[in-house]
Amino acid sequence: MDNKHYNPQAVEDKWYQYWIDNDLFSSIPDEREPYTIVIPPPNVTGVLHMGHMLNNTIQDVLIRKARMEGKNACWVPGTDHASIATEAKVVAMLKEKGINKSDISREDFLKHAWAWKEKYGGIILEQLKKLGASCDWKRTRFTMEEGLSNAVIHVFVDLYNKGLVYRDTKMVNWDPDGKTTLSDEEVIYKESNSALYHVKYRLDDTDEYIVIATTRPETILGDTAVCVHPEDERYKNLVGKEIEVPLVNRKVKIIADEYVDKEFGTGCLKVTPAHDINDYNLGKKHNLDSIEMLDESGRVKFEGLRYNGMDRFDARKEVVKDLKEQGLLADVKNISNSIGHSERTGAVVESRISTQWFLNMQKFMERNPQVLDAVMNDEITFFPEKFKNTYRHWIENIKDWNISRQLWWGHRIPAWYDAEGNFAVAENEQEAKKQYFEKYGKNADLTQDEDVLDTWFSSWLWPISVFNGFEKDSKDFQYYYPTSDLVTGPDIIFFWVARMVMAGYEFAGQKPFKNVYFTGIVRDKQRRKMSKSLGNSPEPLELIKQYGADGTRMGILLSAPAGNDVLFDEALVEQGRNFCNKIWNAFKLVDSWKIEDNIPEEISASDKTASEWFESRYKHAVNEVHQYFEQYKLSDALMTLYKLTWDDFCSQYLEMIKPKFGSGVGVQTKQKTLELFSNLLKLLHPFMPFITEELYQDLKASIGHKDNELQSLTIVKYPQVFDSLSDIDNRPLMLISEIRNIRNSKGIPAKDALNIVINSKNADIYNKYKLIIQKLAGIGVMDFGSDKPEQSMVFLVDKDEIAVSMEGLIDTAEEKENLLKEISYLEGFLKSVTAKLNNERFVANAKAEIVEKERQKQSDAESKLKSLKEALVVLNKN
RNA sequence: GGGAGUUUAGCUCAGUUGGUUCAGAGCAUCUGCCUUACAAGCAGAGGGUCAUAGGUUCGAAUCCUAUAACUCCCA
Repeated sequence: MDNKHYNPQAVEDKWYQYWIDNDLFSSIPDEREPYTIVIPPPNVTGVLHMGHMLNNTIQDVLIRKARMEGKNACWVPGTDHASIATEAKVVAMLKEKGINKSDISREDFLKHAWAWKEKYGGIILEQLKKLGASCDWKRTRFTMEEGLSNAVIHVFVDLYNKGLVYRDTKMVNWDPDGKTTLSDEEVIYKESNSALYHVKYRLDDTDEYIVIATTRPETILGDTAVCVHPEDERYKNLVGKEIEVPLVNRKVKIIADEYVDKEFGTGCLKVTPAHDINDYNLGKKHNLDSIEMLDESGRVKFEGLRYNGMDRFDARKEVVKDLKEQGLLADVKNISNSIGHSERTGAVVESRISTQWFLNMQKFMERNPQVLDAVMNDEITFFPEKFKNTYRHWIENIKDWNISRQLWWGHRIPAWYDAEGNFAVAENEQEAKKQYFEKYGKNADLTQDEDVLDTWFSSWLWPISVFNGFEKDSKDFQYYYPTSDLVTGPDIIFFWVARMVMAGYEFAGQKPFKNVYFTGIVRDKQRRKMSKSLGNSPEPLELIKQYGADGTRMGILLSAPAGNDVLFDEALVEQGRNFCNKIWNAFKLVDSWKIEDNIPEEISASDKTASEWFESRYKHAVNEVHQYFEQYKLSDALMTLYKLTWDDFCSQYLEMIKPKFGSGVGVQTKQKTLELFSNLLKLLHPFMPFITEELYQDLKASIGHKDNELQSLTIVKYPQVFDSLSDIDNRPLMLISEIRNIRNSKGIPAKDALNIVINSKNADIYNKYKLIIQKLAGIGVMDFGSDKPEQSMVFLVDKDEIAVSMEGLIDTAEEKENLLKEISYLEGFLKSVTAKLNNERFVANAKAEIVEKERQKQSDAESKLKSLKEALVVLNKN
């Protein structure tokens, strides 16, 4: 068995189970300050991808730190029912079994859907546990469970009664694959290369043609006008005349409208009011007919033509072919235009006229101006701040939200209709009947709306509904709401973040969260988005298996500076694994040290110096970490701890106190070292929960302070900010580093002792570190004084001269050259500083302390020059 | 087309209110080491006209203007 390397697999599951068994993640309201995060609920259809890894690692770091700081930390997990995605999955599953959705009833379909959800819906949450996510699993919620569903229905009825929800027929976005409407936010525009077809339309009763330009020739079948700009000299005289639409031989009018861009295409636009939003508006304005020629699947619907039943893209090819044959295709040009795609199915979105439910956003904002204000004045703080702009822009240009979807999986719209289309809106059928009677003065057979609500219409309530905020006197809601931090991707700032803020103010009277941390989007090294189709996304669970959860967490955090996209690189995960290994080995070393009774006083004192040195570094690091946390710069906080642990603790401190082979350490030294070690584990625990718990459990018994009573590192007090920091004199370490440098450049092995003479006004500091200097730099005799030994090399530490005796090893000519180089650099430096100080305008304008600094630089440079010149003299004597 | 942002070492990024002991970190690279915790390691080193061109200032990576390239959001 390999005992040189840390093996994460041996410890991770054990500790996760331990945390769960001891109920360390669950939260109930008490007198402590709450710290709350609600998870962005992943789709029930989802499996863990790198985006989830990033997002949930960040949440876990935040919640674990808060928990250790003694707050009542509550991280609510759950999943989202994801109407379109789930319904598509279930339809596909049924198809495999030979069942068509259209052949079964709604009830049967939902039975299948629920069965599917029960079987697969929890996978992603189980995967989060592998990552170490410290959610309160007892609070796991699902957007379609009873309580949350009631909230959605209640909210719909409430908004309807307030006049904010309404039903109307207008042009909406249509997903022909999902066969449902979409909100504007669900349409993703992509730039693509298209063809612009120039088609000849014959002027009525003549042999003349005018040429229109279109990217969608198949919609010619639905043309009800041709439109030109009123100022366009080319067509001015034709306005009002009739023209013949090709293929269908329909006679339509030529109209004029300033909407037309004279420069684009031929300056002549065909108008299809049923299938394009701009044409729709033109149609309304000019009272045009509207001919629907595509069905809900995007197939041509036109009796009597051979295109009937053809898919829109096939029909386009055929139409073009026919136009060509009839000599009506004047030209084809390549252009680039942006085409809307369904966010869920990827299908090219159609514009379609239909009757849907909408939320009047303008009215909503008028009622709740805080939705914008709170973000703009940082009552809700965005990290990074730049998303405030994006947010404002959206709010200020907001359009009504289409909230109905032609699906079965979701919250069914609580509206009941009679045969004529009269309807009543209520939380249940009975109530609806009552309302219907009040409204229309009669009873009738009512049937419920077939459609469901947009999934986001339930997600926007998430921070309220997971705490039963729509129920009376919910203790949880009163205690946990508003939540503390929300961690999510900027891609759902409108879908979700903005709408949660809206719901927060409308239904809870206050904001849903205090801080929003937008993570970057996870990309590969070439900046491509990670996606299944590209195959460029690593399998998260594989990474965990290979590098350990701690290593994986560290890797993904290191690659995620706040607000930037995450360029994921497996090398960083490797770095994380290596770091775990370093920590594990450091523990192995310390643990192996035997206690020895008769430690010489000199060594004890030196060990104390070492721990003082490290503690100074430690305190600085702790304060830095807290600062980084405040700015949500988690990768910087982690890097600070990485360096503190690796460089300061392992490379310096442990080497300082490491006993000679075969010897032990004093009891104080060991105790102190374990204490320092445990502090590192505390600091690191939010980032790397597993290895830190493992080692903490091992060493807590030896520490002998009050943390001892605590069962788990997850609830040990996190190191807090130090009020006062003192800087430690770093000259001894600089000296060590210089000596090592000399050894390296001269090829002097560590075991060959070197003797040095130090010329300093502060001999004390070097004496204090004498043993450490001797050990780490391999120094034999360390003397003080201004006499330099023969054949010595001289360097400066700050202003102190250090002479290293180098008998037989020195290359005088080379040393001379080095000294001269340094002297000439310093002289140049001194010259520029002096010039600055001689500049009257500088002395007059600059702040006093800046001028003083320059004076200091001047005198330092002078004194250094003096030393170096003396060293040169000594060298010349050799 | 409108808006926002970015441009600093080979890569990914820090650089707070302008002050040359601030041009920095991690990784990568190079050199020398299997030194009894760790080669998943140790000790060192090299590497940048801070996108370009102007301007403000005693002083600019930092402020202003223009240009270029890239990214994102919106239509």
